[in-house]
Amino acid sequence: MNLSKFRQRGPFEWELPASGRMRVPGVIFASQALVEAMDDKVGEQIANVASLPGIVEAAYAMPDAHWGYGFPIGGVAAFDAGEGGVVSAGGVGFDISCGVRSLHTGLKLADVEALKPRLADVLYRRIPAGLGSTGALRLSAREMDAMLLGGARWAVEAGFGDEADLARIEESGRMAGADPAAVSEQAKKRQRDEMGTLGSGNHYLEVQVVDELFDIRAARAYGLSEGDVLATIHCGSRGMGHQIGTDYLRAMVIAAARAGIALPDRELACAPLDSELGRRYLGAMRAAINCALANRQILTRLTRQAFAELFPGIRLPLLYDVSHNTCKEEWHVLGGQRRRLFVHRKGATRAFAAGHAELPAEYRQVGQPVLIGGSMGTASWVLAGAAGTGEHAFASACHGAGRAMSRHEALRRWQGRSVVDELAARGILIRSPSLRGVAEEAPLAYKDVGAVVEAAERAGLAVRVARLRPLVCIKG
DNA sequence: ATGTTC
Repeated sequence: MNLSKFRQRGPFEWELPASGRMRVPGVIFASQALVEAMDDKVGEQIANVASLPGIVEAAYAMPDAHWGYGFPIGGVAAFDAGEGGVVSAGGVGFDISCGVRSLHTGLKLADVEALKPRLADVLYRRIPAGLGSTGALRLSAREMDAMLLGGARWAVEAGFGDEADLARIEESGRMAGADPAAVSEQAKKRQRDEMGTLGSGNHYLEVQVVDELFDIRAARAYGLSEGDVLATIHCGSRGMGHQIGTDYLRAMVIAAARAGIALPDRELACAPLDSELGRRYLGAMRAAINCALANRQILTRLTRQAFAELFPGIRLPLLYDVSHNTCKEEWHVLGGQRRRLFVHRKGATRAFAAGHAELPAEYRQVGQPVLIGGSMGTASWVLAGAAGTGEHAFASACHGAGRAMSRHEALRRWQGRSVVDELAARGILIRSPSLRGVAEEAPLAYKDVGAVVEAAERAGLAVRVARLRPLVCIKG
């Protein structure tokens, strides 16, 4: 990134002052090395987002940011409905409510080390993975609507988990305001057979060990000790989210023109929050959030069954479940005023600071668990919402390592087979239906996740709690 | 991310 137009606010904060059509500045939270390595398109995209009607404070990019559809991935932007604010399908992304859920296994490294190959095989057999994969469930129209309204709560009531799971999920497992009638028949049809499936791309199920603790107090609150084994699921709303994104993007291109919104980029298509289309999109997007929460709940059940094959009687309670592709209505204080905002987080994790009323009581003293999925074969991280430093970017943090190159470039550089073999030699077992997918997800196709989370911490977005090392990865 | 181009 050419930084000549940027002003450095602090060692980990870079401001692109408002100019031209920008209504607010753009701000990137990153180290100098990370921001210099970012594509110039990230700067162009935050400038474009900053020009949208009703945006407040700034258009933000997290340290893992990279070029995306309209909005950068790793982007955060909040809008005020009372000031003509908009909602944008491209600001949420196509994989609506893609997110990360971590489960405690109660096992230690020594318990699983010798069983790793069997664990990998059992998980791979039970977890449907890959493009177009289908699950054991076939939802009727009535069940589909109940799922879209109920999210993980619907899944728990259908036998896919325990009541206790719900307290460890954002929104207590059920996003309010979902409108199944705003979801097209096509979107429902695509999802009918896909509940309880991992999908493809960067989605995975990983068995991990807590390698090192960085914040003992928060680790204790989260129930983490060195040597603990976790199971982590990274996936989203499958075909449904993608179809909703496609449907509404098309409608928003027309609606934006009709509302007289000049779009700097067609991919920023949006609708006023205070409009019929804006309300319908929010209803459909919230239904897709519930779809993703239900999907991760069903995958949790499959994961528990797989572990129980090797460890009879085992329980896998939730650590937490975060969604990192959403638009959520939240209250934030701006210039001393409490305001109701619609916060788009696209490849960005909500990161409530300590004391937030929506956090489970046992986490309230240390802040929200922020689950960071690393790239395949590299570390993942648990962070805590910005305790002590105050919230930034509407209480948001990074979501992963962030791609450092395109899938195309990764395919040119690596072969899936050798990536699998090299990771196996390091004790990391990969199981995937797609060697091509594995090549696209090669560890070096991503930024250094350690540098990303360090920048997130030093920018004040979140605090590092624990680093996790992968043992087994079921790759979609 | 994605029935990888209705």
